[in-house]
Amino acid sequence: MSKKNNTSFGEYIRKLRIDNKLPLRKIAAELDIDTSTLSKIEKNERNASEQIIEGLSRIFDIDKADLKVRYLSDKIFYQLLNEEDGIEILKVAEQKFNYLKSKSK
Amino acid sequence: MSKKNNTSFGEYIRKLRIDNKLPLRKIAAELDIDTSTLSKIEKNERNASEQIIEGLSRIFDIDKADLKVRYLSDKIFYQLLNEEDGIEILKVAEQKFNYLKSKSK
DNA sequence: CTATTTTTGGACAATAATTGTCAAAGCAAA
DNA sequence: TTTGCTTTGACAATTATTGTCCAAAAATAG
Repeated sequence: MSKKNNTSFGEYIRKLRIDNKLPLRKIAAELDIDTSTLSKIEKNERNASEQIIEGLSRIFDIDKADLKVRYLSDKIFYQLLNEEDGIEILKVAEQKFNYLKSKSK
Repeated sequence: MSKKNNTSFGEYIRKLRIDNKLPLRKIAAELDIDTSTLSKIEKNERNASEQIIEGLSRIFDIDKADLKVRYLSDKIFYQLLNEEDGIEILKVAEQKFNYLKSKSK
């Protein structure tokens, strides 16, 4: 297993922030958003916009694409959490991508 | 390859309807929705509610769970269509489900 | 302990997205 | 053309999301 994916997006960026000993206030200011909004993002109660993901990747010097994968996979996970066939739904969606790829070649 | 997943949800139910030689009007009436709404659903321009999926599965006598998988996988597919890392996002989401399963055991 | 700082949660209006509905227009067959 | 089917755009009503502020709770420092 390569990367930890057992933490939510919010938990992940909160850990980054805590590890760097920075208060919400500072990061929020950098991102030009309200402290409470960032608090909610860290608790997965609000969406993170493209801009915010961009900003976070800059602030913590992490790959933006990776962060986005984290964010979106998390979002989709929660979206399907209460569905009976979550995993199958994901697999079928993946098939659609693969079909698309095979076509476009 | 077991099932065709190269058609969208809309295309799928439209095909069902056409094959059964039924007009939108009739199905829409059965589902208690406007004809134009059903037309849009068939063109993937409107969401299908739980009720509608339920109704469609009844009308065409197909498994409701299957239809729902079709619908939701399609939705997620479109949601990620313009993302660079669509497939990886799906895989990470899947990992989250698997992690969840391993935990709950 | 008190004082200070950080974090949280609720409230709110503003904005955006979705829904249900209707009517007009397009299309195709007879 | 007339008829029936389908598509499209429009619209208000509803619902969801956003940005913002504030006060209270929680954590931390002194």
